[in-house]
Amino acid sequence: MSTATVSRVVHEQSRVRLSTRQRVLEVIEALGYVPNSAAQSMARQRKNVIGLVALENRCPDTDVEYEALLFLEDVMRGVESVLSRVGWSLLITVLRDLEPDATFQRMLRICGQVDGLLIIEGIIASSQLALLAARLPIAVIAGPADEAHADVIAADNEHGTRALVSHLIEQHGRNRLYYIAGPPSAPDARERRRAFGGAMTGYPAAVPAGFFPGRFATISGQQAVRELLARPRREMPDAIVCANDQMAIGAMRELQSAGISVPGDVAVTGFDGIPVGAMLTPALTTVRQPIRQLGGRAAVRLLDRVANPALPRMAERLPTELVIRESCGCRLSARHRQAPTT
Amino acid sequence: MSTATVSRVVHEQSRVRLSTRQRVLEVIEALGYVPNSAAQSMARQRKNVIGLVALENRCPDTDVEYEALLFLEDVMRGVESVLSRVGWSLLITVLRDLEPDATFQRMLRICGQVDGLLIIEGIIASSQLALLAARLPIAVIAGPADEAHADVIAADNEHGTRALVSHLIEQHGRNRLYYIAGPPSAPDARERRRAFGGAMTGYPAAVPAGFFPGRFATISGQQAVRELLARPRREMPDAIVCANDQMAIGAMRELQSAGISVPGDVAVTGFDGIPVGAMLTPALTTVRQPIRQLGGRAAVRLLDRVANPALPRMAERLPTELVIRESCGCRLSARHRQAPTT
DNA sequence: CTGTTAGCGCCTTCAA
DNA sequence: TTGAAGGCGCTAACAG
Repeated sequence: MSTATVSRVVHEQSRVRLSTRQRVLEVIEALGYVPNSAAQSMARQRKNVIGLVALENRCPDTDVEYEALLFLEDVMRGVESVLSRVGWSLLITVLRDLEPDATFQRMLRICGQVDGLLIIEGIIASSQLALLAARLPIAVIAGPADEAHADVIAADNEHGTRALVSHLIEQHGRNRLYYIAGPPSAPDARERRRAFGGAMTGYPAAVPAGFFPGRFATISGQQAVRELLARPRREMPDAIVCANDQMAIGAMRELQSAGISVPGDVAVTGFDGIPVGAMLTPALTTVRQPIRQLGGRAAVRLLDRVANPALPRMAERLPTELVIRESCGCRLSARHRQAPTT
Repeated sequence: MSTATVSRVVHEQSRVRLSTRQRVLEVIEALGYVPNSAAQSMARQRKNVIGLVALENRCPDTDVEYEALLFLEDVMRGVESVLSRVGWSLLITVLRDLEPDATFQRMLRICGQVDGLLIIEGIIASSQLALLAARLPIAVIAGPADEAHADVIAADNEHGTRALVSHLIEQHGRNRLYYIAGPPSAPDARERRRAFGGAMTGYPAAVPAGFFPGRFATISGQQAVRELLARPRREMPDAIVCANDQMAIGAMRELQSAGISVPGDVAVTGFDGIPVGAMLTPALTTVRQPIRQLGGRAAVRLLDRVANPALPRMAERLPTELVIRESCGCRLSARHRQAPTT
């Protein structure tokens, strides 16, 4: 019995006599044979593995930050569910060292282990990305839409932010909006901030009441509010729009412990739609982005490109959704509170 | 220049003239050479990859369950940080189909791709585990301590549960304790339930007020409370101990929306120490288990065993910690509420 | 239908 | 200190 025949049986090819196939299967079972994936990869010149690279989000002044936690896992599940359908595997890397050079070396090494690379956020500079992209297909999740060297799958930050601002101004008559931004290094954060500015220009009666350079961490929200509290009372905004839910949570806590009512005195809104938002008091009004689908679509796109590297570059936007709860000033029914929108 | 020399340079071996090494490095840089990991694996007979297998936790009557989410990601980070230190990679698989046979086939295939396997919870039967363990080193995270065929790394459920029960009874004088259990398929759930029973026997004055067969999901907590509310009022317990935080959250919500005060009328406690617990009103008293360290220790142990398969089987317990907040009846200072224990 | 054969890219002896 | 050569386990092309 030749190895070629076994290979044919394993790969369900049809050109094998039924009785032969039967016999091979039996022996495989008896011996507990499992193909060596390294040898397969080598022979087929394809590893059937996709890499996912994320950033460890440590904040110097807090503990591990849980916002990044949720994002990565959800993305990962989206990716994994697509890959497992076609029998591909997922290789995870969490980058910790922030020296750009070490990071790049690390990613280079990963390139030798996978057929395609998924990158969360703009971890590396576009020029370095180009170098990697020359080697294998790459898709960036939550990256900048103008990335020239890779496919980009991102949420519609613009639309979500605008819907939120409109809601605060039109439904609740708020007109002094303060913005707590995310780190400029995150494309998402930049987009949301720009969208906030753009939305405000559509309402001459409302004025931006300043902004705080946050870092997507809970503590950023707290710091922003502390700074606000130190200013003259008349400068206090009547709404605080945050670039993500984590910071909104921090801001809300800090306001409440200073005796300021949310949303009575100040409305607070987030962005992301993390589950805990629904459990807060008041429940957080936010913009939900479809994190898992982000991962899923990115995986689909990447697989397409692995199959056909000549595909034109593409930037895909997934819709976001305004999730109105209580922290904007709306009131939820008791029924609603009981089974919160998740 | 022979490939052997290049190989020596890449692997930092010393038997290369400095000038030669220099030249090789330059060419590598210029060509952007990256070693093919499949070929390396094949030649060295080692892949330098560890697999992590987890269960997708879908509940039929809810949406995706977020409790499992957090657990997986945290474990994963613990594992990844250990692996990356030694240059190994992490292959993630999330099992979705629950037919035991398909699951086993899937795991068999993974065995061909990795040097060692990390399994979260008792996903597969011990007999099947034995088959896999004969092929490669395996460690089970949060598995049963008596698993004969693999190393087990788990939290000290016993101690944590006992501390909790003692606190409720001794500090708060509660004496009708109701238990909401996790699924018997989870070793963790079984241990916690057994520990609850054991702890109660130490307090003859306190009585178990019944239990509910939950499934670690938020909805389980809600269902348990609904059932409780349907019973005569005098049967109501004065404390509800839950096998995890998710169910405690569900229970607390349901109690509150029925107008029952927590912890005034009924105390509620959880287990896990997920971050959201600190943000609830009242903040959740719980037992924290060191999830990330669970992953880290499991990875260390697995690497050890890969290096030396003859190592004796080991069951390691990581300490849990009672986190006293408000839902047990204790009161936190305002200061404390502001910067919650995370 | 089935067997034979020639690599896939790298590492590791062994020889020079 | 370097080069040459064999082989890791599998697949694919070709021959029978």
